[in-house]
Amino acid sequence: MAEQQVPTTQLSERAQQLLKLLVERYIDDGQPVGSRTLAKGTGLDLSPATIRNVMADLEDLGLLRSPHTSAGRVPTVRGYRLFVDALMQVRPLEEVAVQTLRRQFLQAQDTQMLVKSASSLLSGISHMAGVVMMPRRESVTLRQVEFLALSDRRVLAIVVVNEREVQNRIIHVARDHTAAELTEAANMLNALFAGRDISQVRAELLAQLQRAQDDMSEAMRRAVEMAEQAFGDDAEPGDDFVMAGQTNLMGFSELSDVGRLRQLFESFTSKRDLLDLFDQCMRADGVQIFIGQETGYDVLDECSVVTAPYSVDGRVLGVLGVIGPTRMAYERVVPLVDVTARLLSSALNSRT
Amino acid sequence: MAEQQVPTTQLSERAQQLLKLLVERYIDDGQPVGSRTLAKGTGLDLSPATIRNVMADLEDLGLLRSPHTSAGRVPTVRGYRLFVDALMQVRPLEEVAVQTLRRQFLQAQDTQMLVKSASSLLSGISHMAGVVMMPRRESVTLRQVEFLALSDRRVLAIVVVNEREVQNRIIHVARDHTAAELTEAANMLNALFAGRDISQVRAELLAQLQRAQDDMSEAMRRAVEMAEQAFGDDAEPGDDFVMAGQTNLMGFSELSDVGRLRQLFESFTSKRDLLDLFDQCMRADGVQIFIGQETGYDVLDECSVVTAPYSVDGRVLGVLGVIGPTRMAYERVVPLVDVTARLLSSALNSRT
DNA sequence: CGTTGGCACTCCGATGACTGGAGTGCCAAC
DNA sequence: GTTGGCACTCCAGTCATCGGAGTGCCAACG
Repeated sequence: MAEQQVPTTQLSERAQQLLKLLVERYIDDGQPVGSRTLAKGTGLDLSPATIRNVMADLEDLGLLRSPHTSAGRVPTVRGYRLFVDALMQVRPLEEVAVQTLRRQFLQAQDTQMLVKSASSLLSGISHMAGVVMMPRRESVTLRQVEFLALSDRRVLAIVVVNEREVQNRIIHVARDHTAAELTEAANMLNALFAGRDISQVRAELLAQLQRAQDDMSEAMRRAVEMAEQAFGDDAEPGDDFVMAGQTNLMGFSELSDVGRLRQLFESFTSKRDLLDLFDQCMRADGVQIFIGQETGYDVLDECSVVTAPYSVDGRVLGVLGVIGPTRMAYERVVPLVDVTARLLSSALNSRT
Repeated sequence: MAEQQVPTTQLSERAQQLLKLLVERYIDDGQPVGSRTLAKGTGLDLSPATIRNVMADLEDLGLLRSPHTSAGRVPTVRGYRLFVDALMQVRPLEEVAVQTLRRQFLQAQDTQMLVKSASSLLSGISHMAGVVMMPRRESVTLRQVEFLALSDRRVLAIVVVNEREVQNRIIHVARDHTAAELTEAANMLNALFAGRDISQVRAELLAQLQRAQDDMSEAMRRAVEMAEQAFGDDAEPGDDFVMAGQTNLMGFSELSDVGRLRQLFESFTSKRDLLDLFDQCMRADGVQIFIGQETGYDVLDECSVVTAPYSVDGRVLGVLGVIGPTRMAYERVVPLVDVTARLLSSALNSRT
């Protein structure tokens, strides 16, 4: 892992160009590339023999390898790495794709839909799998709370936060309350807490509860108790990212082994590995590429992940990306992920 | 399809018993069953030659077939059909599984969780894929509506229906309203419509809108207009069933072809075919089995689907089931699906 | 010194022959 | 009706063969 990097300066101009050509070629048709093939595809007028010498050098540097003695060469992880870092020239996303993205994002009604659109667009345009993390809401501002009596000592709590998000949960109370009592409790809480951050609210509630309960009114105590439940931890684990186009991955020959495929899909359903990986990307800004084992997760062997964070007001709220075989068209995926992240950011921005 | 059925009466006692043994054997280890193997496994003391004669008869009747000349025999769809209809003896679900089901259903907080539990339990216990349709809500009773002002001429409408379900949507209004105006509108609507069926409400709203608008107050007109949007069609297509354990299907050798697997998974994401199939099962009561092509959907070739409807107060609300390879242990899956449907029914019942 | 043609070598993958095993179908005998 | 026997079929695995593709190395050339 910690082997020395291969700076471009170590490589002759020609070696770089040949590596670039080889990677592009291999990405195109998935066959190991031989010296003859490469000799033809390049503008440089070189004989296969010369090319072979260069390729041998590149192999010594760990940028290429041959599957076996008499096959062509394929890029190693380091080869891909050098390619995406220094050689690849991204080509801008087709205008039509940009338009599609814009259009779909405009149509989305709420965050949920926006995220779904984003992931299915990522997968649709790239023909691979698209993933979008649900936006983290670091500041959750309480707007309003309402209580509604259900039967059996249960109360429906409706909590409105952040302009337009509604959470509702059922809480249990010691005895049935009248509608008036519930309204009163809600009014008290709204007066006290509306407009404030939910984590503050929680802290304050805890403090209230620990204080001697005698010096507050019956109604107040009731309200606090209900609020305690209503504002409880709202982490929704297992619903942390949205994925689309997994089935696209079944089309790739490098994933034709059903066992491997199964592991991959299981890691998608468990969501854990991917979330870990994506969390790491929150810090980096701009597109990030993980090639093969660079991801650090065995199940993602032979796969690459291209990610970009999206943000509102400069604060990163989440990460989106594309998952596909290592042999993917990076120069097209990178701008796709980049643009999608930007558009998603601005779509989230525009809605206050 | 419309060939004559094979009533059990056409078959000798012995032929039936042999068919049963063969199917069981084949389900067990997936290898075509030969006459010798079958001769040993049965209590009947018969020579392989005799068995061969019977098997030839069964093949003539279209209940068995040989993959090739010198392999054993495997059941055809009709063979399976006869097996599940007349020969199979279901063995009751293990008590431990029943307990697990009970426990999980008790823990579930809301319908959504209940359905998720059900599908993942189905898949977990059967080691195949579990599917549960979201319960149809035929009577949607309006309980309460609230409006909350957002910026930019948008209003958040919170609609509480059926005791504990909350829908919220954003509606657009001609001009910004004060909180008081919104509360007034909500109060009016609640007074008029609370406790009534949502489809009635919709119809009435339409009538109100078409009536000459002069004879109602400004406030009333506003309320009606907002309600019209708030109570709009609430079909949530694409979210109609919950599935778990798809990856289990990748373990079966009959689905080892990636292409087929892909089609299958794509039909899961599109949800259409399965929904069609499940809709058909709403009418039948009790467990229903579709074997191979009986499903009528090509993608489900080599697969069987075992379903059962679940209901509340005698009204069928949905269907659940298990999807797996044709070669599945029907005598264990059938009771599993049966019991799960019953337990889900009663779980839904118990929560008013 | 870099570049090139030539040549021996390696390895894969497809093809075909062969073989053992499993199972059938049929027939004659009980 | 049941059974043993026997010829036959077919699959699946093994092995040898062979052409193609590509390499590595070397000697020659500018």
